[in-house]
Amino acid sequence: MAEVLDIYQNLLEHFGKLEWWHMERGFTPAEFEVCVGAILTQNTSWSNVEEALELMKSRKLTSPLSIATAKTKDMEEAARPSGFYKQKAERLKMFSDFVMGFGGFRGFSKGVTREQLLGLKGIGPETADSILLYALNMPVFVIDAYTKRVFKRLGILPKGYSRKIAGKTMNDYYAWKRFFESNLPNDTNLYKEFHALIVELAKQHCRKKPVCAGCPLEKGCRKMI
DNA sequence: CGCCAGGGCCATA
DNA sequence: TATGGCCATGGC
Repeated sequence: MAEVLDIYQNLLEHFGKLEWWHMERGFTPAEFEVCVGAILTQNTSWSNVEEALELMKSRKLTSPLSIATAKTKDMEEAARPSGFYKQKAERLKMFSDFVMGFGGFRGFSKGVTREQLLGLKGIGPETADSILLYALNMPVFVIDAYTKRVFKRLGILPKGYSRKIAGKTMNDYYAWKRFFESNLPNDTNLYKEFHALIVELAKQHCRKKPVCAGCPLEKGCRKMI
């Protein structure tokens, strides 16, 4: 219980608050932009996503209605810098149409369930949880490739939910999710920061080494690791 | 030049 | 259930 929280506090002390989701580009509402970003960033660097978001803004593709009714070609051109642009254009349009089914983003945010999000093509567990956490402020922990990589290297694995197959340890999304949610206080803001801090740490370090030699956390990191 | 990025879908066994 | 191929642009 204490160990995972200690790592969060170390990271927070080192990097400070990151507050990813505070960036705004003129989407309406701002929370909708978070959803769009969550879809655009699938297996894609954030700098590429930013280019796509700017294009969308300049083309007035900044609301559920405008995206749902946009021409596929226009949406594809705007999404292009983020890669996988045909899929993502389709996913953004389907998601926006789904939001409009609630009468708009307000209704969507009040009524949508995790199961409904997962039912949409192109919305998997991580994207769904990112939307729930960062756009709808619900206390769900987001698991991504970085999270698993960093904590595996820390030697911290979800007990009872990991197994070895062909010499490789396989861990599924929900085992990790439950692990974090059961070892952390049920705090939406903490979940938001923690996930961002993990990504920040992973991007700067731990890339190809078994442990974080040279990690900016220095003593703290080595202690925790 | 190769590798990888804040995944997810689909066919296959 | 789980593995491999695929989607695609841009940075290093």
